[in-house]
Amino acid sequence: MVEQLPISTPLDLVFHALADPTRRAMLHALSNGERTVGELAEPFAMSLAGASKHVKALESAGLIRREVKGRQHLCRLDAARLADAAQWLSFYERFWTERLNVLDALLRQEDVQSDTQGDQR
Amino acid sequence: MVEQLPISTPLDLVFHALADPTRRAMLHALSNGERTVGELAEPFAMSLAGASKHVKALESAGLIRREVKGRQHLCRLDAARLADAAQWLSFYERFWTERLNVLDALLRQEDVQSDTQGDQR
DNA sequence: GCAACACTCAACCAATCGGTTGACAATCTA
DNA sequence: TAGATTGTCAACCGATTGGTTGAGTGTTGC
Repeated sequence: MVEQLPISTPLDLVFHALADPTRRAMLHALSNGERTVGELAEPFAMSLAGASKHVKALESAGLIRREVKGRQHLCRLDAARLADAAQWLSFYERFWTERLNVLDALLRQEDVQSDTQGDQR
Repeated sequence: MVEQLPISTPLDLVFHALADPTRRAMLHALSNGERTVGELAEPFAMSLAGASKHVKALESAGLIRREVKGRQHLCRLDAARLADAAQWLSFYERFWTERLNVLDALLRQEDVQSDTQGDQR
């Protein structure tokens, strides 16, 4: 059977948006409150139009919302899609906690061995 | 001040790898145990070489490890980088729980109002 | 030994990405 | 009203992506 994948899911857009360090930095800036497009662009060695494209990518991924206020566009974080991404990742949580548990168990076992028999290696 | 971003971080590679539904499906397959490249490729309407490229992308993002066993390449999940991505996302957790808390508070307030005064709208 | 198998690699292709510049639209302010 | 400010849009560019095919490399089993 051949798996039929959808053309482009919201999760595709979210992860793709997060794959760019400029956009991740913009999200981080927005974690401190609303910012205009100009303010979001300012830290980067990039034209305003270039930064505007990144903002648009974040917006169409649903990661930010924009409110046009006069000639300024005020952007604010919308974390719902981030929550979706986190939920997708949480499915795999058992795989890394599992590893940590194994490591923990090994360390404990070593402790017991050194307590009762000393380190024999 | 102009922000200086690194050329390509591990997080870039991880999020980029996760942005493709084929690769996410491959990871899901690997959550059920080791798979060969051929087994990973089988569900998709795609050449083996094409699927092999996806496996390579997952590998260079550090999401899977490969053990060459004769003519087969056995792949298994490596969740450490996924944990990194989850940790990056967890910074924003307060933004979605915050919203849920506000919603929760609003609902509780409505409950109290209907209890003490009836629904006045 | 040889054919089938499992897979990678290189070359190619169209589409997308991340960036630019220049023109434009809307808004604010002097 | 004129000019500065804020931002988008369209066109363009080179690099990358996701896919293909064809050839090549080991490995396995008859």
